[in-house]
Parts: sequence; structure tokens; C-alpha cells
Amino acid sequence: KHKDDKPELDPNPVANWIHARSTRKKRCPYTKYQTLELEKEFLFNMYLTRDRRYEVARVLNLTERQVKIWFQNRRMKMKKMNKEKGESKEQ
Amino acid sequence: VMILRSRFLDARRKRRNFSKQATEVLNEYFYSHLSNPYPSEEAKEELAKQCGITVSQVSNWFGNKRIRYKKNIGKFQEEANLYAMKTALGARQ
DNA sequence: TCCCTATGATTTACGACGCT
DNA sequence: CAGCGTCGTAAATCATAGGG
Repeated sequence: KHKDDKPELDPNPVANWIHARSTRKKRCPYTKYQTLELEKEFLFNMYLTRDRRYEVARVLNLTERQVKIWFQNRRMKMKKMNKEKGESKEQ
Repeated sequence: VMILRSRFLDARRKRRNFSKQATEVLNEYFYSHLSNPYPSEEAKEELAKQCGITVSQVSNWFGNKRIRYKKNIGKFQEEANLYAMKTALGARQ
């Protein structure tokens, strides 16, 4: 009865951590110019209309999907920043 | 051009390494949940409290730990054994 | 001081699920 | 159903902390 009193010497723990994205596009950092323009657009409005998305994507040479996702991520970032700012003031 | 740019915008990237005790707590959780090292929001809050860091920092720590562990399990073998032993001894008393 | 690695934070890109 | 929203995450990258 000594067999497994050693707390988990899991043979292959990683195998269980689902999330094995294989066909994903590699992350490609945007240029300073692209980021700056996206930030300017975000400042103008946090949500894109279909037309603005098309224009921004065309001008920055990104796909509409990339622009859409950039805005989604940017909104999450803003939310996180607001939360931190709010927490540091109260407590 | 690219060097002096985000000097002020990225000011938040100023960081300090976590305390030895905090890292200890995080590693204990990680290695004792090696088959599923994804703490719930509640667990993250508890860890954050114990470590004196924010929930976001706990999330960052687990994200970094999972990917770095997976990328080179061998490099972490010694650490894994250390915490496995620590857990075993702790459970005994 | 110089150089290199460790480490915490941020940035792209999705999957899963929600709502309309 | 199409389509965009949030949430949590993977993976890559960034920038500095630490240490020899």
C-alpha cells in the first residue's frame, strides 16, 4: 500500500490541460502606427460600425476580423484599467 | 525611433518580483493541482489575499507558469518534486 | 559595469458562451 | 441563423529585475 501515497507524480499532466490550439494564426505585433491609429479610433468611439471597421482595416492593412478583435481586447483592457483605478482609490 | 516611444505609456510595466513567500504559495497551489492548474475566481481571490497581490497578478502568474511549465517540463522537474514532497509532508501532520 | 536569464505584464487571436 | 458582445485563456513578445 505504498503504491501512490506520493501525491500525484502525474505521468503527463499537461495532456489534460485542454486548449491545444493547433490551427491558430501566430500572434503578429502591430506597428506603432497601426496601434496609434487604432487608439485614436477607439478614443472616437469604443464600438465600431461596420463601415468604420471596413475603413480602419483598409487604411491600416489589417483584416476586419483583426480590427474587430482589437476593439474587443481594447475594451477588456479599459475595463481592467478602470477596475484597478477604482480599487486603489477606495479600500 | 522605437526605443524612446512607449517609455511613458508603459510605465505600468515597472514591476517587482513577488516575495519568496508569495511565490511559495502560488507554487504550492500549482503543483498540488498539476492535473488542472486553473484556479476558480474564488481561489484566485484567496491566493491573491494570501500573497498580497492582485487577482490579475495571480492570473498572470498562472498563465505564465502554465505555458512555461508546459514548454519545458524537464526544467521544472526538480521544483515539482520539491513541492510534491512539501505537500506530502504537510498532509502527514 | 556588462551581459544573460528569470519573471511579471502586455499584446494578438480564439473558443465558448451570451444576447438580439 | 448570423454576428457581434464579453470572459478567460494560449502563446508570443516586451521590459525590467536580478545576479554572476
